[in-house]
Amino acid sequence: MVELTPVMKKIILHWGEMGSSWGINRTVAQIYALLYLTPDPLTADEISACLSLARSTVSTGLHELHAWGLVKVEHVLGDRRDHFTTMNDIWEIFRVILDERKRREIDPTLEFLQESVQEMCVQEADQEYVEERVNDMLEFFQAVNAVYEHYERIPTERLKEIFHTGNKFSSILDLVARK
Amino acid sequence: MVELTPVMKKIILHWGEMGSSWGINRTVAQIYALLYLTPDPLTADEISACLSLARSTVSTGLHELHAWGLVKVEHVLGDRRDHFTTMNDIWEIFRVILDERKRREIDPTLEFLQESVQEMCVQEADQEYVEERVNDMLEFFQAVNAVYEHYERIPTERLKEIFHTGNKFSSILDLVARK
DNA sequence: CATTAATTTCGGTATAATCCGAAAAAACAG
DNA sequence: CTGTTTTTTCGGATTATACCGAAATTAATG
Repeated sequence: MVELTPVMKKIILHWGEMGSSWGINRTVAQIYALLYLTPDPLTADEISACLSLARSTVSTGLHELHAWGLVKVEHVLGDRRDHFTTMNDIWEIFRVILDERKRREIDPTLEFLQESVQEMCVQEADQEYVEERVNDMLEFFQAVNAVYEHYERIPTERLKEIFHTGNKFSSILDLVARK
Repeated sequence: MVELTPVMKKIILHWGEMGSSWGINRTVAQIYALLYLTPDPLTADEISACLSLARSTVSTGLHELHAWGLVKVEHVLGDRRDHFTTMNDIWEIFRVILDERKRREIDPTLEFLQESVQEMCVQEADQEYVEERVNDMLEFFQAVNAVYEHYERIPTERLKEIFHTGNKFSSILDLVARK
């Protein structure tokens, strides 16, 4: 049985709260936190006991995490239960979360705005002002999208390096920031 | 009375949906979208009629938007009602939203992780593994925080320039990305 | 194939968020 | 001060979401 230290408990709870504001449901986030903090793979039953969650809730949660690519299933010889682990590199984790958020929030809006602009061109019924505002929005989302696509190409290891070797990234941003 | 074109309706609805996934409630986001698309200031009653929302819901929504600094109140001579407008620069808008999200999601977590690390040093009860994971998290959030603070200092106008003048920002990121 | 273990599905309940509308409060005019 | 317009507050209804637990399904063992 897995015993949680007070710090672990606090982190799991905090992570749960944060999760909800990131669009991940509380229990899923808690399951994730537990796996993140535990070196050895856990079975669904262990998770269930540890977090006082219904067995079925854990099952659904693990399923969701799996779909996100955030957990791996492992097997132990002589044990037919599934054992779950997670990537323990937090940079990778947030890359996955960012990806998902982009897919759900940026991409559809970008598509939608493009359609809207098209539609306005055809119909002519809309005021000039609206057209301007919508074009602004489209431009903005395209910019965000472009930044994301560039960030996406930087390997995680490289990102870490950039931050650790002094403030290379910071100084580059400074350079850009200054006129 | 304000008449909504089909495109405007669609945008307001879409914006409402997006809003919820950004942690802004649907109606508040809709009110915002309406103001964004409308050149002239609107009264709460007009908004209420336009979006088929209860007058009180509009009042609360406007209050919230005001707290975020996203709407301005204007007055018309001989009319004692409040008239509401919004900044119409979408870059500024998202700066405000990002600020808020950071304040609610990054800052508390950063603080929490710092406390956790402290606590673990004192108690010694936690496993080495947990300590490592928490340190990783802290490091990551510090990095995110640093990036944000640098971005924050770049004036909006400068940001726009960077994107519009070719792909200056992109090429800088490319530079960083390459070994 | 039958039995047991493990997992998933699903309907219902609890909880929380959203929104409404009546009533109170505030602001203004005469 | 009284009556009218505008805004806000607040309790409750509605809706959506999260979670549980029983039952069904799937997988493995002998």
